[in-house]
Amino acid sequence: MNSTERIRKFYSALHREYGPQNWWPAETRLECAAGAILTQNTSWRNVEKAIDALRDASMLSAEKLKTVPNEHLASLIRPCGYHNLKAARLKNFIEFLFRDYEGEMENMLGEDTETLRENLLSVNGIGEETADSILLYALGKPVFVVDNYTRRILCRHRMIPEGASYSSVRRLFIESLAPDAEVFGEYHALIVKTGKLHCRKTASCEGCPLEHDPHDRGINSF
DNA sequence: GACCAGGCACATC
DNA sequence: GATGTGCATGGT
Repeated sequence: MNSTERIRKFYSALHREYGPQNWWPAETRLECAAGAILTQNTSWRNVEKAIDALRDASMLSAEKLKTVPNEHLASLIRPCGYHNLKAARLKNFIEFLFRDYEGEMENMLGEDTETLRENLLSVNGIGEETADSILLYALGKPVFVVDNYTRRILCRHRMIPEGASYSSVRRLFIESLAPDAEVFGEYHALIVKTGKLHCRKTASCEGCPLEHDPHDRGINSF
Protein backbone atom coordinates (compact mmCIF):
# COMPACT_ATOMS: atom_id res chain seq x y z
CA MET A 1 0.00 0.00 0.00
CA ASN A 2 1.43 3.38 -0.97
CA SER A 3 1.32 6.58 1.06
CA THR A 4 -1.71 7.99 -0.75
CA GLU A 5 -3.75 4.90 -0.04
CA ARG A 6 -2.70 4.89 3.59
CA ILE A 7 -3.60 8.55 4.03
CA ARG A 8 -7.08 7.77 2.71
CA LYS A 9 -7.38 4.61 4.78
CA PHE A 10 -6.34 6.46 7.93
CA TYR A 11 -9.10 8.98 7.40
CA SER A 12 -11.71 6.24 7.02
CA ALA A 13 -10.46 4.49 10.15
CA LEU A 14 -10.48 7.65 12.24
CA HIS A 15 -13.85 8.79 10.99
CA ARG A 16 -15.32 5.36 11.64
CA GLU A 17 -13.87 5.34 15.17
CA TYR A 18 -14.67 8.87 16.30
CA GLY A 19 -17.27 10.28 13.91
CA PRO A 20 -17.40 13.91 12.75
CA GLN A 21 -15.64 16.40 15.02
CA ASN A 22 -17.27 19.54 13.58
CA TRP A 23 -14.27 21.81 13.99
CA TRP A 24 -13.55 24.72 14.47
CA PRO A 25 -15.52 25.65 17.60
CA ALA A 26 -16.01 29.37 16.90
CA GLU A 27 -18.95 31.62 16.17
CA THR A 28 -17.24 33.94 13.70
CA ARG A 29 -14.31 33.94 11.29
CA LEU A 30 -12.52 36.44 13.49
CA GLU A 31 -13.02 34.37 16.62
CA CYS A 32 -11.66 31.39 14.71
CA ALA A 33 -8.56 33.31 13.62
CA ALA A 34 -8.01 34.61 17.14
CA GLY A 35 -8.31 31.06 18.47
CA ALA A 36 -5.71 29.90 15.96
CA ILE A 37 -3.22 32.38 17.40
CA LEU A 38 -4.15 31.75 21.02
CA THR A 39 -3.81 27.98 20.73
CA GLN A 40 -0.18 28.09 19.66
CA ASN A 41 1.57 25.46 21.81
CA THR A 42 -1.35 25.58 24.21
CA SER A 43 -4.16 23.21 25.17
CA TRP A 44 -7.56 24.19 23.83
CA ARG A 45 -9.02 24.07 27.33
CA ASN A 46 -6.93 27.10 28.28
CA VAL A 47 -7.72 28.85 25.02
CA GLU A 48 -11.43 28.54 25.79
CA LYS A 49 -10.92 30.48 29.01
CA ALA A 50 -9.18 33.23 27.09
CA ILE A 51 -11.85 33.33 24.37
CA ASP A 52 -14.59 33.40 26.99
CA ALA A 53 -12.87 36.32 28.70
CA LEU A 54 -12.66 38.17 25.39
CA ARG A 55 -16.33 37.47 24.71
CA ASP A 56 -17.38 38.58 28.20
CA ALA A 57 -15.45 41.80 27.62
CA SER A 58 -17.18 42.23 24.23
CA MET A 59 -13.74 42.18 22.68
CA LEU A 60 -14.35 39.70 19.87
CA SER A 61 -14.60 42.26 17.08
CA ALA A 62 -11.91 43.68 14.85
CA GLU A 63 -12.69 47.23 15.96
CA LYS A 64 -12.42 46.41 19.65
CA LEU A 65 -9.26 44.38 19.22
CA LYS A 66 -7.80 47.25 17.24
CA THR A 67 -8.29 49.82 19.98
CA VAL A 68 -7.84 47.82 23.17
CA PRO A 69 -4.50 48.52 24.87
CA ASN A 70 -1.98 45.66 24.67
CA GLU A 71 -1.79 45.37 28.45
CA HIS A 72 -5.53 44.97 28.83
CA LEU A 73 -5.69 42.45 26.01
CA ALA A 74 -2.85 40.49 27.60
CA SER A 75 -4.61 40.42 30.96
CA LEU A 76 -7.78 39.05 29.35
CA ILE A 77 -6.01 36.21 27.56
CA ARG A 78 -3.70 35.38 30.45
CA PRO A 79 -5.16 31.86 31.00
CA CYS A 80 -3.87 30.60 27.66
CA GLY A 81 -0.25 31.36 28.42
CA TYR A 82 2.32 33.47 26.58
CA HIS A 83 -0.23 36.24 27.05
CA ASN A 84 2.10 39.17 26.35
CA LEU A 85 3.41 37.48 23.22
CA LYS A 86 -0.03 36.46 21.99
CA ALA A 87 -1.54 39.88 22.69
CA ALA A 88 1.09 41.37 20.40
CA ARG A 89 0.46 38.69 17.78
CA LEU A 90 -3.29 39.30 17.86
CA LYS A 91 -2.61 42.99 17.42
CA ASN A 92 -0.31 42.26 14.49
CA PHE A 93 -3.03 40.23 12.82
CA ILE A 94 -5.67 42.89 13.41
CA GLU A 95 -3.37 45.58 12.04
CA PHE A 96 -2.84 43.45 8.94
CA LEU A 97 -6.60 42.88 8.67
CA PHE A 98 -7.28 46.60 8.61
CA ARG A 99 -4.33 47.50 6.41
CA ASP A 100 -5.09 45.00 3.64
CA TYR A 101 -8.72 43.92 4.09
CA GLU A 102 -10.53 46.90 5.59
CA GLY A 103 -10.91 45.07 8.89
CA GLU A 104 -13.18 42.41 7.40
CA MET A 105 -12.31 38.72 7.26
CA GLU A 106 -14.87 38.35 4.45
CA ASN A 107 -12.65 40.48 2.25
CA MET A 108 -10.05 37.70 2.35
CA LEU A 109 -12.41 35.28 0.64
CA GLY A 110 -11.85 36.62 -2.85
CA GLU A 111 -8.08 36.44 -2.59
CA ASP A 112 -6.11 33.68 -4.26
CA THR A 113 -5.37 31.08 -1.57
CA GLU A 114 -1.61 30.90 -2.06
CA THR A 115 -1.33 34.69 -2.19
CA LEU A 116 -3.38 34.97 0.97
CA ARG A 117 -1.23 32.35 2.65
CA GLU A 118 1.90 34.31 1.82
CA ASN A 119 0.27 37.46 3.16
CA LEU A 120 -0.68 35.73 6.40
CA LEU A 121 2.84 34.36 6.79
CA SER A 122 4.21 37.88 6.50
CA VAL A 123 2.49 38.77 9.78
CA ASN A 124 4.82 38.45 12.75
CA GLY A 125 3.37 35.70 14.93
CA ILE A 126 1.64 33.75 12.18
CA GLY A 127 3.56 30.68 11.08
CA GLU A 128 2.58 27.90 8.72
CA GLU A 129 0.21 26.03 11.03
CA THR A 130 -1.60 29.16 12.18
CA ALA A 131 -1.89 30.42 8.59
CA ASP A 132 -3.30 27.11 7.39
CA SER A 133 -5.71 26.95 10.35
CA ILE A 134 -7.06 30.37 9.44
CA LEU A 135 -7.30 29.47 5.75
CA LEU A 136 -9.07 26.19 6.43
CA TYR A 137 -11.29 26.84 9.43
CA ALA A 138 -11.95 30.56 9.26
CA LEU A 139 -12.12 30.88 5.49
CA GLY A 140 -13.04 27.41 4.26
CA LYS A 141 -10.05 27.05 1.93
CA PRO A 142 -9.02 23.46 1.09
CA VAL A 143 -5.57 23.43 2.71
CA PHE A 144 -4.24 20.97 5.24
CA VAL A 145 -3.12 21.88 8.75
CA VAL A 146 -0.03 20.06 9.96
CA ASP A 147 0.57 20.05 13.69
CA ASN A 148 2.77 18.14 16.09
CA TYR A 149 0.24 15.32 16.39
CA THR A 150 0.18 14.92 12.61
CA ARG A 151 3.95 14.57 12.48
CA ARG A 152 4.12 12.30 15.52
CA ILE A 153 1.38 9.97 14.33
CA LEU A 154 2.68 9.73 10.76
CA CYS A 155 6.18 9.27 12.09
CA ARG A 156 5.16 6.46 14.44
CA HIS A 157 3.33 4.79 11.57
CA ARG A 158 6.50 5.14 9.52
CA MET A 159 4.86 7.25 6.85
CA ILE A 160 7.22 10.19 7.13
CA PRO A 161 10.80 10.42 8.33
CA GLU A 162 11.55 12.11 11.62
CA GLY A 163 12.07 15.81 11.05
CA ALA A 164 10.01 15.88 7.84
CA SER A 165 9.35 19.45 6.75
CA TYR A 166 5.98 21.11 7.24
CA SER A 167 5.52 21.54 3.50
CA SER A 168 6.28 17.91 2.69
CA VAL A 169 3.71 16.61 5.18
CA ARG A 170 1.16 19.17 4.03
CA ARG A 171 1.75 18.18 0.42
CA LEU A 172 1.30 14.49 1.24
CA PHE A 173 -2.24 15.15 2.49
CA ILE A 174 -3.22 17.64 -0.17
CA GLU A 175 -2.01 15.41 -2.99
CA SER A 176 -3.62 12.31 -1.51
CA LEU A 177 -7.10 13.73 -1.06
CA ALA A 178 -9.66 15.58 -3.13
CA PRO A 179 -9.57 19.32 -2.34
CA ASP A 180 -12.47 19.37 0.09
CA ALA A 181 -12.25 21.79 3.02
CA GLU A 182 -14.87 19.79 4.89
CA VAL A 183 -12.77 16.63 4.73
CA PHE A 184 -9.49 18.44 5.45
CA GLY A 185 -11.03 20.06 8.50
CA GLU A 186 -12.43 16.80 9.80
CA TYR A 187 -9.19 14.96 9.12
CA HIS A 188 -7.06 17.38 11.08
CA ALA A 189 -9.56 17.38 13.94
CA LEU A 190 -9.59 13.58 13.96
CA ILE A 191 -5.81 13.50 14.08
CA VAL A 192 -5.83 15.79 17.11
CA LYS A 193 -8.52 13.61 18.69
CA THR A 194 -6.60 10.39 18.35
CA GLY A 195 -3.36 12.17 19.11
CA LYS A 196 -4.65 13.31 22.47
CA LEU A 197 -5.89 9.83 23.26
CA HIS A 198 -3.12 7.66 21.89
CA CYS A 199 -0.17 9.61 20.61
CA ARG A 200 1.04 12.03 23.24
CA LYS A 201 4.76 12.54 23.58
CA THR A 202 5.18 9.99 26.31
CA ALA A 203 2.28 7.70 25.41
CA SER A 204 2.55 4.64 23.25
CA CYS A 205 0.18 4.10 20.34
CA GLU A 206 -1.76 1.53 22.35
CA GLY A 207 -5.43 1.54 21.39
CA CYS A 208 -4.77 3.69 18.35
CA PRO A 209 -7.39 2.89 15.66
CA LEU A 210 -4.71 3.20 12.99
CA GLU A 211 -3.21 -0.21 12.38
CA HIS A 212 0.43 -0.37 11.52
CA ASP A 213 0.89 -1.74 8.02
CA PRO A 214 3.02 -4.89 8.28
CA HIS A 215 4.04 -4.55 4.65
CA ASP A 216 5.13 -0.94 4.68
CA ARG A 217 8.69 -0.25 3.68
CA GLY A 218 9.20 2.24 6.45
CA ILE A 219 10.52 5.71 5.91
CA ASN A 220 11.76 4.84 2.43
CA SER A 221 8.21 4.49 1.20
CA PHE A 222 7.65 8.18 1.71
C1' DG B 1 7.14 18.54 40.91
C1' DA B 2 7.85 17.10 36.20
C1' DC B 3 5.74 16.93 31.96
C1' DC B 4 2.78 18.47 28.40
C1' DA B 5 -0.31 21.39 25.41
C1' DG B 6 -4.08 22.14 18.31
C1' DG B 7 3.89 27.28 17.62
C1' DC B 8 6.66 31.04 16.46
C1' DA B 9 10.53 34.24 16.10
C1' DC B 10 15.07 35.09 16.76
C1' DA B 11 20.07 34.28 17.72
C1' DT B 12 23.81 31.56 16.69
C1' DC B 13 26.64 28.37 14.38
C1' DG C 1 19.69 24.78 6.92
C1' DA C 2 19.78 22.98 11.49
C1' DT C 3 19.66 23.67 16.33
C1' DG C 4 18.72 26.01 20.78
C1' DT C 5 16.04 29.25 23.53
C1' DG C 6 12.38 32.34 25.40
C1' DC C 7 7.70 32.88 25.78
C1' DA C 8 3.66 31.19 30.49
C1' DT C 9 -0.61 29.28 32.15
C1' DG C 10 -3.19 25.30 33.78
C1' DG C 11 -4.24 20.22 33.73
C1' DT C 12 -2.51 15.46 34.66
